[in-house]
This record gives sequence, C-alpha cells and structure tokens, in this order.
Amino acid sequence: MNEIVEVTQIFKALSDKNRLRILKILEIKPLCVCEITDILGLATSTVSKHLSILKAAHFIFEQKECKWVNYYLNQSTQMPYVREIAELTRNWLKNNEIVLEDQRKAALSDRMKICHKQ
Amino acid sequence: MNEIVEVTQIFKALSDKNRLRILKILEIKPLCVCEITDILGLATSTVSKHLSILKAAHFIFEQKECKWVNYYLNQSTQMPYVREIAELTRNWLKNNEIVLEDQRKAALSDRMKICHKQ
DNA sequence: ATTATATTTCGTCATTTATCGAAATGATGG
DNA sequence: CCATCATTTCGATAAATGACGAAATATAAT
Repeated sequence: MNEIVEVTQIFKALSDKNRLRILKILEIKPLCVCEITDILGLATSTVSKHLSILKAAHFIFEQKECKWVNYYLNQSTQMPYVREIAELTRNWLKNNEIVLEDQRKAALSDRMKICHKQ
Repeated sequence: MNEIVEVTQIFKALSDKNRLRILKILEIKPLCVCEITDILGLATSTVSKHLSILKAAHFIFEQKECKWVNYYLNQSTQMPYVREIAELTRNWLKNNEIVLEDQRKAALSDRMKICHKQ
C-alpha cells in the first residue's frame, strides 16, 4: 500500500466522532468491549467494528483477559505517524463536555456491574 | 457544531489521497485551480470540490488574481488544531514518489503554458 | 457586446461508511 | 457437555463521499 494511502487510513480512523470518543475514553484506563459499549450507547457490533478500525491503524491493541477482550492505547507503537498524531491529539478536546462525561463514566466503570456477573 | 465534530471535520479533510497531494503541492508554491488540476489529472470540478473542503477546514485560503483563483497554505491560521496538525504533517511523506513527482511538477508549473494563453 | 477562459455549482452515479440485528465464534462456569 | 456471556462476523440499509460532465457564474480579451 502506498504511503499516502497509509496516511489517509490513519486520518480516516480519526474521522469519526465515536472513534475519537473511544480514544479519549481509553486515556483513562483500558476497557473491555462491553464497558465501551455501555459508555457510548451503541450496538456491540458497531463498537467492535470501530475498535477493529482503530486497531488496524495501530492506535490501540487488544489483550484477552478471561472472557473479556481489553483494549489499550498503543502508546509505544512503532508506527511513527500514528505515535506523533496520537501524542498531539492527546492534548485535544480536554474541555469537551461529551469527552469529560465519557471519561467520568470510564473512571467509574465496573465490568462486573455491566456484564451480568457479580 | 460540537468540538468533537469540528475535529472529525479536520481529519476528514486529510482523509483523501488527492487532498493530501494538494497540500503537499502547495508547500512548493501557491497555485491556481488549473495548475493543480493539471498536476493531479482529475476533473476541474473534482479539484474545485477538494479545494473547498480544504478551505472549509482552514488548511488553505484563496486569493483572486486576474482571472485565476490562487490557493495558498494557511500557515498562519488562527485554528490551533489545524495549525498543529499542518505543522506535524508537513514533515510527513517527504520521500514518497508520488508526492515528489507532484512537487517537481509544481515547481515547474507555468499557468501560461497550461491555460491556453501565452 | 461577444467570445473565450477559469472556476464553481449542480445532478448523477458508484463506492464507502456507520449503523443495526442476527448468526457465528470463543471462552467460562456449572 | 451444556448453557451463558462476550465478542466478532455477516447481511441489510441509509447516508456520506468522490468522481464526472454539464450548466452556471465570473472575469478577461478582442
């Protein structure tokens, strides 16, 4: 794939409101799909698709933990463009109401409450 | 418009191969629509649309000169996010073949030759 | 004034994207 | 093993996007 197209893929990954929300949420702490789904209020399949796009662009990575799939910000990515833009945008949207509310929810998130198990 | 959506608009503007090519071309020098069209090899109306998207996102601005509309990189934009990302991506794609060829053409571009007038 | 040139706007079309729900997959716990 | 839960994949749909050519607009040249 041409490097120009690679760059467009990076920007496309950041071109969706809900994917930006996911990245800002994961700044708080790693979360599983059901926690992110609960915060965003979208269908699970939609969130899964967004996560796969962010993962393909190397903004996040996943790690299995029991029956959950946890997603982490990929802050040590070896992709220079991705790292640069992730560092830059980390300082963006710091006072946005939606982002702050999402992050508040993320901080309080407890998968045991969400996921029908004690 | 919510700030998150504003940010997605910035990234959407950068999510197209031909718009990235336009930004890299304008690094060399300001150009009119017909010169950019000649370099990209697209329909004039397509190029005009791309320019309007980049202008709406404040990456470029236009200035009339006789019968031409010249487009300039908006390096002194008052939009902080746009300026930051423009500065960052200015260092990207420096060795890309397509970009280098476009820039070579831009450097040699002469609207008098392209636009049916001596 | 009329014609020619440069650009934008409009209408159309094909492709991509975001979303959902349902079905499939994978892992856990009884 | 079977039932449950978490997640992904698939199929459908509506909306957005990028492309073109034609028409409209604006300016310049004759």
